[in-house]
Amino acid sequence: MPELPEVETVRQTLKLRILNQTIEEVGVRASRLIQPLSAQEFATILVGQILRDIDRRGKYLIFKLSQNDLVVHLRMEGRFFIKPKSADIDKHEHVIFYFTNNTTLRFHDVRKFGTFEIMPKGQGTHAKGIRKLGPEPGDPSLTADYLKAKLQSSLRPVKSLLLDQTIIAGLGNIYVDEVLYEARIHPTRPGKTLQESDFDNLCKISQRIITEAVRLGGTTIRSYVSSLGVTGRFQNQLKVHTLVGEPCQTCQTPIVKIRVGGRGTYLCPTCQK
DNA sequence: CGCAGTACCTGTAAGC
DNA sequence: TGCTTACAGGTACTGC
Repeated sequence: MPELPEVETVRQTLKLRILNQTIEEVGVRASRLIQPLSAQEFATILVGQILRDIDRRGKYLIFKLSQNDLVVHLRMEGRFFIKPKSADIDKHEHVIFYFTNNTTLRFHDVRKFGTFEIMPKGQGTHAKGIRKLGPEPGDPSLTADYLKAKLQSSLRPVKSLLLDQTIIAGLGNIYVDEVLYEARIHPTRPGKTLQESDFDNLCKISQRIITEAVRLGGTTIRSYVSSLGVTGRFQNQLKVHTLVGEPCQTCQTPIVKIRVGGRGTYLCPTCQK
């Protein structure tokens, strides 16, 4: 489920519910999510710690504990649920934090792609995946000049470049399609074919779309089970993603679906050149 | 170094 | 109805 707006929504929702809770026990039912630590090592470090805050960088959540930073990535399908301790454990709930107030935080992930990494206190932003992230939409350092420097010599499709988290952090498959539609840029165009005005547009449009998506609680598609904080409303704002065959809102041309860099990609073949 | 392809894992929907 | 295949909101690794 998670691109920046969905992860931000999860962060905000969790903060309202579990801040200042003390971890009494940790259950790990799929150790691949926490490797290279063992379940025992992972639990031993975390038990007794208090959740003081939750930060976010790109698509990563950083749980600020009393003695450590716990860095979590939801990958494709990771979700958090808060349930009473007595609730049955779902087969896809792979990591469970038991708090002293009889509630639990449960990480649910059908595909087991999610990751948990324990870092020294205050060092969450130095975790492996995080330290290489580029600026997020809206970050003052994400300027037209910055994008130009990163994209103008590349032969890669602009969609792949915008999905590259080391260039821009936070965009994923849905929002990149939406940004390129608004910018009227064809996703397969090599970075080096973009013009001055394209770089400027991509900065402004990515900021606008991400801000609006955060405001609406993110996008919920294909998720019939509503999960904590991620039953968003931005799906109603989508212009191309998932809308194959629907008329383009600008020119009525049917939206088409192609594959770019292995990812399903939606666009208007008339508006996007 | 840059890049394309593959791997990771499971469930669902579409195609035969 | 079954079986097979393609695909899913992401990233890391391999090998050219």
